[in-house]
Amino acid sequence: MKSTTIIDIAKELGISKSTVSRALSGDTHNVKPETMKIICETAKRMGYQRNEMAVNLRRQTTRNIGIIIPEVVTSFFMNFIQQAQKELRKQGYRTIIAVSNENPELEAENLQMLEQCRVEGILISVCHKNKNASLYTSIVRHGIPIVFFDRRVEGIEASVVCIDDYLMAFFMVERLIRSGCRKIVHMKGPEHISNGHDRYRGYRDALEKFAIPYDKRYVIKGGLSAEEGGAAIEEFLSQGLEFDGLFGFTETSTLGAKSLLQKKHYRIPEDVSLCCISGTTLCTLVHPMVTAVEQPVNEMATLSCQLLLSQIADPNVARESVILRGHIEERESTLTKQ
Amino acid sequence: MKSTTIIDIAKELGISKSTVSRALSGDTHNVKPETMKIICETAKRMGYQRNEMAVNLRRQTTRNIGIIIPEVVTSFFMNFIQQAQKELRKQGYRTIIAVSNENPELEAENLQMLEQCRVEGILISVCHKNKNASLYTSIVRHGIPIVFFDRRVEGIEASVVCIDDYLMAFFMVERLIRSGCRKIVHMKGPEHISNGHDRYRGYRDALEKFAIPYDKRYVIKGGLSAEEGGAAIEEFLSQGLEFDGLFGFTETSTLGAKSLLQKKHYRIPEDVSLCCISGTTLCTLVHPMVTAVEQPVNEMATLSCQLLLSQIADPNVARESVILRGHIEERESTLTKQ
DNA sequence: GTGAAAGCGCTAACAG
DNA sequence: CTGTTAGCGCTTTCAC
Repeated sequence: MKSTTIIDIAKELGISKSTVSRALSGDTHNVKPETMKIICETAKRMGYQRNEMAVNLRRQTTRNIGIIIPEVVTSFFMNFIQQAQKELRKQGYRTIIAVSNENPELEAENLQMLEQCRVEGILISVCHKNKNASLYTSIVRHGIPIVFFDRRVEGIEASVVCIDDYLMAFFMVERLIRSGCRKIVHMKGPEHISNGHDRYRGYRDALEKFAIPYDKRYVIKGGLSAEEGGAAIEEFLSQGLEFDGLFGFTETSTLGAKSLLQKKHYRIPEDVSLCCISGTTLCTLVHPMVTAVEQPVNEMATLSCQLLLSQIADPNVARESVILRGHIEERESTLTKQ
Repeated sequence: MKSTTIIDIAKELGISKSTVSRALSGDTHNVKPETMKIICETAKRMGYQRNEMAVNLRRQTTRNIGIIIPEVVTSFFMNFIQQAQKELRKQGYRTIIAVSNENPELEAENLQMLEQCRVEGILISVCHKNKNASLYTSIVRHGIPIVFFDRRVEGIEASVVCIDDYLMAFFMVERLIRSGCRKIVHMKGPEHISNGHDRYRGYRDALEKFAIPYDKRYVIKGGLSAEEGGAAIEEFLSQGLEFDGLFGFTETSTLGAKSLLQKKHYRIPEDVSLCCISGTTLCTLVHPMVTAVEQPVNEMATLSCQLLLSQIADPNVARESVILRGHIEERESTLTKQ
């Protein structure tokens, strides 16, 4: 039952454990090739698996990376995790995943847990633009690098990888306008999530670009969940305002709104056009009437990991802010032609 | 930067590190209350965080649990992970998550990776009924307990927690029949996933119960993805057969089928009724026209963790097979009245 | 090139 | 109740 150690191998071959250790960690410079060979062979034969814990204890590292995501409803974050894990495992890192459930207190708890697990770095998509800002700073000060992804925070000296939400929003709204919509509702995201504001700006600028007057009654709070989205559009309808298009904040809330509209016998492609920014192909597949652009989740994950690892390797490396453009081809939008 | 250890505390107080260790691990029986108190206080004051790696090395454990899920599209598995993580963390375990992507080879790779991470137990929802069976057995033989959840495997001496797919399927199809459907298509799941067969049996028995003749042309392969679901129903339609109801295998493939039908101008509640078994409330919220029963994912996760932990604590504990009944109330179905 | 020895932080006998 | 001691498995000086 007990697994074989370098001592077992050393005994088996009648040599010292130091040599075995050197050979097994690929130190070609200090081990004779033939010794090397025989050690590797017996190691394989005896089914040796090196004990990471002993290595980590000795080296004073954990090889743990923490990932905090805000929710698990959308597959965007799951895809991010999958890709990030793949990337990190390649470099010999384990991942500890935690979910904040859009709740800053839970997020703080998770961060403390990760610090206690002695993670060497953290990837986080925050649930609030500034509520835990001082905690982030304190962690970074403790020498644990953080990379923020998808959602930005204010005033932290850390790397950030996100998507050009402004451009994507502009593009989606532009598409609605070009397809004939003139009275477009925007179910705005919360101000405490960076993307909420960016997408709102995209909405406003697209309207302006096409000389459609902005009417603040058409901007409603859509929340994050399907329930909230449905409730939001229901309240809007109760005001008796006309509308022919809707640009939601999250995929989930947009689908919630769609569901409610259908219940009220709206036909989606004819009475009203819907769009949102989606983290998944599922949305467009399953809801062809809801237009969506896909977020480049894999690039985001890969890049976030790279930035984090480079910071772990060299704490003094420069912080970077990367804005991924997503899958919008430039010619598709007039925004870049301005 | 270097974190405080029990030795630092011992020196600070001029006592031995053993006493500190005992006190900090809550050994009230062997430490004088006042010593205890002062140790805990200085520990807190000095910001002591115990080094799990050293503990694990000493105790010869890792406190790692591996979880393997087949996919990340449905939120069912994400919810499972979230709940399981919560449960396991309470007991001081970390989780390592891997995704097999419905691919047995990838699953095997993941299992090996987990074994190398020296996990103390594995929770797995397999992607194939028997392809990796010998690997599962070998892992169990190595002393690493496995609990299978949601999808059963054949011939492994291990605990299993799953849902009564047969009953749920029976219930859903019965509901279609009672609402007037007579020609019900079943998009059957793959034979290599246990639930596929169970749900198919539920479909058949429900038809029989209501004396509706079984027509094998109405049972089609629906696959797992939205694309496959759409393609499957499209092929069915090309045969020119009439139908008024559909019972899908996965939520995703059912939604794919729904989407295709809508594209072909079917009105879902009137022309045809759809249903499936869903792992999430999202489905029913967002697609009110698709009836679905919800799987008890939290109970499943909690129970799976309990079974796993009890096996870790005592390797000789009896294996259990639990079938959760889900949220169907008995009086809702005639099945149990037979 | 290789070996001997120290030690990472902690726990668990064993003595007292 | 507390201290001493011996490691867990590994890396890494420092000798030879």
